[in-house]
Amino acid sequence: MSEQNKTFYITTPIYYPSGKFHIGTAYTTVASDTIARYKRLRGYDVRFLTGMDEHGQKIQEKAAESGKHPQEYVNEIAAAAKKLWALMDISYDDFIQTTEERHKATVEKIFQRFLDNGDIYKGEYEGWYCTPCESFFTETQLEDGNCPDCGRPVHKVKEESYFFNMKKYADRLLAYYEENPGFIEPESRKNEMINNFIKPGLEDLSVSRTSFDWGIKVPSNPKHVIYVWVDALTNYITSLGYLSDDEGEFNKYWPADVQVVGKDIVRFHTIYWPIFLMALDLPLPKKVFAHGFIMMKDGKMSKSKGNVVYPEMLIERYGLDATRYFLLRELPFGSDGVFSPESFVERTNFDLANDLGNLLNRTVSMINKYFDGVIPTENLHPTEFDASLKEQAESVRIKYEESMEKMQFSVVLADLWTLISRTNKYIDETQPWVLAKDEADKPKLGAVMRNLAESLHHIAVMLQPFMTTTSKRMIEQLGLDDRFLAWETIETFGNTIPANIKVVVKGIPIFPRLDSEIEISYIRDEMRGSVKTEQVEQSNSTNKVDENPENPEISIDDFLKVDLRVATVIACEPVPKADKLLKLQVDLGYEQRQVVSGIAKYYTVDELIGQKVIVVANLKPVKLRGELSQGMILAGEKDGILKLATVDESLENGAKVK
RNA sequence: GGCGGCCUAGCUCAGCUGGCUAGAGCGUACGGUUCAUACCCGUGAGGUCGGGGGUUCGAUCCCCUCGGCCGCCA
Repeated sequence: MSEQNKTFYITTPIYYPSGKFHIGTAYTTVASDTIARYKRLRGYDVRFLTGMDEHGQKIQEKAAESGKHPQEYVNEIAAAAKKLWALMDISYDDFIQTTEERHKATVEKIFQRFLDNGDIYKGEYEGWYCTPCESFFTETQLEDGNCPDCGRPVHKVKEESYFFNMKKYADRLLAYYEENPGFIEPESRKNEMINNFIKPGLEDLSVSRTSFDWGIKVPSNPKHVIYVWVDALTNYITSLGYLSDDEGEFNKYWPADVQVVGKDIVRFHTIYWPIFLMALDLPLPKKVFAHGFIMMKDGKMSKSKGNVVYPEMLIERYGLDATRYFLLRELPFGSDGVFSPESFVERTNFDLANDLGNLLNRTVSMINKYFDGVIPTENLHPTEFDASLKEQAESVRIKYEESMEKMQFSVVLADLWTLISRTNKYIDETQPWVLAKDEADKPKLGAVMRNLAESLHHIAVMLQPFMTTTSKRMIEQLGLDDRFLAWETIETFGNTIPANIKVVVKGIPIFPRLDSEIEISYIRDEMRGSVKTEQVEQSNSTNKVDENPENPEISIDDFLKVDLRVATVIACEPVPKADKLLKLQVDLGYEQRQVVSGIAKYYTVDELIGQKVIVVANLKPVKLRGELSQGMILAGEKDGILKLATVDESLENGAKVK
């Protein structure tokens, strides 16, 4: 394939700044990022766009509530979004905010062009307004003449409005669907669009409002604000400088290769957006891909259910790559998938720690043990095992390319893991520890080691788009450098690693195995919005789901519910069969208690005895590994190492911490 | 109510245009191994492929029907 200099333009939706981003938003962005990274790896000139949709009545109101100017409000949220994307290693090339001048200027021109060409006309918007819900409804949306959301009465409102004449383009749109079978994916979404909207006849779309003013004004009639979709959808071309002084990027990248959207906004991206483009006489995007949602066992994520997952929580505790891996492996792209603490911990343990991490670790260890760390270059006649491993590596690479084109991430990863399994099996078949006993078998042993390193090299390269740091860590442990992450280095199997490469002396496991019981409880607690700050947490807690969810953001009253006390550790011993747990007896001044804490890896028994610590004294007691834990000790984490929160020695046991 | 989709091992799911003894992961039973993060490897048990009917030499895959679940629309 000669793909040099080919461009690839991919976009996420622009997100609405209505609060903290949950895992779903992160999912859309991570999936898009994975495509972008893969295409770059394959030599494409990629442009990856994301951004924020910052106009509208709700934003105006929210800003007012917090006493801020809307611009200040949206800028703060945009900054938070950028921070999250940095944390998630999102490799976007442009981050557009619809309040930016470059966007506004072009939207004004686009709107004017629609007017000039007669695509937009002035009319009257008639609808029903529910004051408590602050929502507009059309006649047909009402239920028994009342608000479909709350059931309360609605009142009629009439407003002058501009309308976009959609009907005019319906036939052309259908023809485009016909001629471009891959335009809407999954295909079921296309059928929904055709059957529900296009066949029954498109309705003209109201594209302006006069009831609020946080938006882009219609240039020729400034009492009108350009309403959502013309403003929002066009970001995909305003970002490229369309109708600006410099249309270089626009000419280079448009039309987009893939526009990733959630299934809730398919209609806007596959009907209105293409029609706007047709009205501008521009080519349509090659593909709009609608992904599914991340569901929880009890349905959709919602704060009231207490089942919201925020990406930061997973990343901070389990690392970015484990989080990205879970999202891309567990959820079939295009369908809904389920998040559960159990599945997250299992994926991390089984796939990452046991299969992948351990494979790297055992390989590095053997190369050190048998060859002083130097990857051998023996080139014997391949055994049947060698041939089979090689064949698997090559067929996986081919399947990988195919599934990647279809954006079937979970399939790609499942296939990649068959190579990991095959490689683990290869070790079993070749029994290096037996070969090592006989000096005569040294060449055979060398060939085995080299094949293992080759296989891991292949895996590292293919993993890159998904797990941004794992590949690097693998390559480093193998003693290679970034040049070996190029796709071209795995086009053959068997001799991709040169001579005199020395692996690391002691490979640190790249994915530590998690204690499922503790971690499942931890995630559950986090989902319910337990009272913990970002840095201060410890892992023991109840694992029963109660019906008392709290909001992620807490008030001072909520905080005061937590009874934090100074205490001294008076006795300490390990918990049998749990290498992370210590059983502590603590003196709270007014009483003594037992607390089980997951700090065995960071503190010895002797270090702890006599330590002053901070204890959450009113935590519901729980049994961990059969041991009763009546509280929790506060500690902070840095780079995976836990440190106890310290207390001034002069504070007496039982003193309240606040 | 209209359109569309789904129902495959205990659990989560793969199975392209009908055709080898229906697959994977997890779980489970048993066994192997020690290089490794108590990891890894193998073997077995477990499915009348939602129920019924039809087309066909032959259907998990096509048609009809019934039941359950879901999506979009109204």
